Amino acid sequence: MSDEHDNLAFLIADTNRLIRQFFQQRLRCSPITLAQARALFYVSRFEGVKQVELADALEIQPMTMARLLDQLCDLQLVERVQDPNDRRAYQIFLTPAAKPHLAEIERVSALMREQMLSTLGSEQVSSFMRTLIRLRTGLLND
Amino acid sequence: MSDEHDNLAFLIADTNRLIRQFFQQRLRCSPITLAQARALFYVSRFEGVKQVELADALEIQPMTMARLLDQLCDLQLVERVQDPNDRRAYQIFLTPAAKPHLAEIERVSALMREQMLSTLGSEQVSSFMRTLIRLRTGLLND
DNA sequence: TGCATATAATAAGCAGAGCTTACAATATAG
DNA sequence: CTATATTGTAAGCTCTGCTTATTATATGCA
Repeated sequence: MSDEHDNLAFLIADTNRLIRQFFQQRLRCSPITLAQARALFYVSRFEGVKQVELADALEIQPMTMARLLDQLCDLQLVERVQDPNDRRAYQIFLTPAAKPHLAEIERVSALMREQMLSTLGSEQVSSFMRTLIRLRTGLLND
Repeated sequence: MSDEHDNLAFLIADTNRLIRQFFQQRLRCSPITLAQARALFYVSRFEGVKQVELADALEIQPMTMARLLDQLCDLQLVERVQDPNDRRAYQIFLTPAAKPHLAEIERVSALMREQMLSTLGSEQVSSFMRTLIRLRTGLLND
């Protein structure tokens, strides 16, 4: 069992799966997935930007972002507005309906953080996050 | 961009995606996925156990494990042998062909570890892993 | 012994997250 | 004005994992 723990990749993959499960269980009221939540979260922080820019920020392909936005549009949490300066592009905005969902996401995030980090000191947590970011950066320059 | 870093869940999901990409790129010679590698890795450590036990060890559903073993059987890296004590069950064994693949997995793991952790001290790494395991445990008791 | 219940594996089918390739419409540089 | 680049999308694939039956076998119990 704890043999796995030699292997960082497996451990992260595993944790990721548990996070997704956790997230989906708590959020069954609002039918949003982790990836959608992440996209929505970014939209709320960069409202009005183009899809390409969003995709870039999330480091996913434009097509993947287009699909996520399709879903968020279907749920009427997000609007595509023609960019007045570029008729190819859309600007992405939140709808009023998005607010409670964002709050819900925040709530579940906090819950999860609580459940994961409750036994850790805040110093430990921030050190952990910093290390994780460095790992991630190491993988990015591929 | 760095706004995401407030959110541990998103950060881990993201890192996971990068790990999977890394893994698949380096391993294109042998057509094995991360999940298959993980299963194979476990089989090598618990050779002869039943599928249910493997599923349990990896904390995935028996059906998910059955599929993974189907794939590994197709690749002839693993064999299902009738359990002499229980005619419902199979015991899982490596084939001789598995060895080089396991070595390859080891190689790529080491490569990834190197690339992710090169800038970190070993003390930092083990502290990181310990914290990660605690997070994961926190999520497990759901 | 015989039956009810539990367990091992699997069939079938779905969902989530992401990718690639190809293409239309529009911008922009030369 | 033409060539090139960019925005968004259609179509379809992969990978990882799940749920809900079903079949075959074990096993506890009466």
